[in-house]
This record gives sequence, structure tokens and C-alpha cells, in this order.
Amino acid sequence: MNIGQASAASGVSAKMLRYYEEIGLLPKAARTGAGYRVYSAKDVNTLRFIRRARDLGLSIERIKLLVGLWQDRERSSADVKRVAIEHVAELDAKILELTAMRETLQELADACHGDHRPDCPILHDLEGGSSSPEHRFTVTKDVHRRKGAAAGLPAECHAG
Amino acid sequence: MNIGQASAASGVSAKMLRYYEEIGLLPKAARTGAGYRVYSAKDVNTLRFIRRARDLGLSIERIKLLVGLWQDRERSSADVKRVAIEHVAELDAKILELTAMRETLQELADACHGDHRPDCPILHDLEGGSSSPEHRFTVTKDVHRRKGAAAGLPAECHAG
DNA sequence: CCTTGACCTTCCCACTATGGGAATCCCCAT
DNA sequence: ATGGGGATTCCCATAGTGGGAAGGTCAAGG
Repeated sequence: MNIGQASAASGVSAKMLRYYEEIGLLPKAARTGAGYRVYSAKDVNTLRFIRRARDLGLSIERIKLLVGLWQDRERSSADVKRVAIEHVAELDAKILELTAMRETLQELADACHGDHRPDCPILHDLEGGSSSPEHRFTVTKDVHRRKGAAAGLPAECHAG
Repeated sequence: MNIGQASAASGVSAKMLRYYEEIGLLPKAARTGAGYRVYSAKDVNTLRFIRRARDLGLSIERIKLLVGLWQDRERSSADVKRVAIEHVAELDAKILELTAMRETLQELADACHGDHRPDCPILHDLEGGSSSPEHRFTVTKDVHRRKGAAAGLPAECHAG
């Protein structure tokens, strides 16, 4: 099986296959005499595992852990669960942050006439205009503050 | 006002000030004889505007638009509102996506004993193990599929 | 046998925003 | 004059992913 076939069989792009190998998420693939990478059905299984984990938003680092546990028959399910729980916590933090932004922006948009006139509460708010800050829309202000930015959410954060 | 003072007054790091200038979000700052950038109170206003917009998760591109509208007395509030609404839609898409991931992962974690035994439904699911795929936890499956990845959410997606 | 096209290889670049750090220079106070 | 703090530019790194160029390979058909 060459890289294209492994890619098609796993749903992971050939580009990513090479990348995962490079960063050590996958062991170095065997090569044909001509230098082509060779994959087995077992490799494809691992790739599918990785792809599903990516679909759940897990970072490459966490996936490394999970793949390690997966291939370790001595693992304890507690270890696996911990990794999952950590990721859920990060997802929660991210969701909270985005939701706070969304709420604020939605309220501002709701307050905007959206007509031909230049008057606009959205701009007014961004201007920091209202002299008493406590009257600005804030909605769990701290959550979306720069420092509050949660730990890394991976791939899905990048526009395709 | 030099770059450090403008940074302190606006909450935007000096590094970002230079970057914003480089990418054209800010006009090129005037310089002293020695090459130091010089900022006015008006510049600081713009910087605060930008910072607040970033706090709401708006991309640099959208902020460019908003700053343009902000400084245009002929603007229509409808234009501003449209930009805001677009961003809300992207936030919604992202939130949906993350929520779907979260739900799936939470269910898997709930189903995991989390003890010393190796048996683990999380790994089992990632394996794609269950022969009948419709029994796998999915929860709005399409939403978190790669193709479903929403349009770009900016900065906050990056781990500090 | 040779061409053609599909595939593989490596290497570099781009993206989003942001931070870190080095080398060098400037300004002000002692 | 000297020292410290700040400014300048330039390069690098991040997390994943895609795009593309330049060149080698393989298989099928003429």
C-alpha cells in the first residue's frame, strides 16, 4: 500500500501522513527501493484512530498519548479517561469564551438599527465610548480577555 | 508618545503595534529623528478600538473593515451590523462544532470506568471498533466532520 | 522501446496572531 | 561617561493544514 492508498483508506491526507511521520506521531514508514512509503492494514487502523481523534478536536500531543495507551495492553482505562476529561475541560473553556463573545456581539447587533444612518451602537461600544464602563455590554468579561484565552484548541481552530 | 506609552495606554503590546502597522491595519507611524515611532492620543483611540474588537474575537480583516467604517462619517450602520452578524454566525458555527465534540467525548468518558483495567470505550470508539457504525456515539456527526469545519475563527484559537 | 499521465519524493511557502529573543542603537539620569 | 531602560529590526516558534515546484517512478498503451 503506498501513501495515496493509505490516505484514501484512512481519510488522512498524504500530506498529513508525511507530517505525522515527521513529528513522530507515526513511526517511520518502510520504503520501497524507489523510496516510496509503504503502509500496512495495521497502519491504516492507526490512521483511522488518529483521524477520529482529530475529529474530536484532540491535539496531536494528546493523540500521541492516546495512541500510546491504545497500543499498551497494560494501560488503565483511568489514564485514557483522564486525557478525555482534560480535553472536555478545554472544550468547555473555549465554548464559554466564544459564547461570551457571541452574546456581547449579538446584543450590540440587536441594538443597531442597521439602516442608512451612520449612528451605530456597535462602533460606539468598540470606541469604548460610554463614559461609565459598567454600562458597556460585557457578559462574563474576564472570560474572553486575552489572559483568559484557554489552553490550545487544535486544528479545528484553523480556517480550511 | 512613544511605542511603549501607546502600548500601555491602549493595552496592545508594542510587538502588535509594529505588526499592525506592517500589515496595514494601522497607518505608518511618524518617526522621531532617531527612528522612534510617535503616537498621538487619536492613535491610542484607534488602538483601543482594535483591542476591544480583538477581544470580541473579530479577525484582523474584519477589524480593518470596521475601523474604515468607524472613521467614515458617511457610513451606514447597516454595513457595520452586517460585519457583526457575520462574525456572530461564525462564532455560532464554531460553538456548535465544539459543543458536538464536547458531547461526544463526554459521553465516551461517562461510559468509561476509569479504573485500573485496560478496557475502555473511548479507545474502542476511536478504533472505530463497533462493527455497526450507527452504534457509535456521534451526536450531530456532520458538524464536527472535517468538511464541516467552520470558516476561520481568529486569534483566540491559538494557545498563548 | 518510448511516451504519457498519474503518482511519489523532498523542500519551501502561506496562513492566524502572537510572543521570544538577539544585536544594535538611543535617551536620560547620575 | 556610564549604566539601565527602552527602541529598532530581524529571525524563529507556535498548530496544523494546504499549495505548489522540481524531479524521480511506475504502469499502460502506442
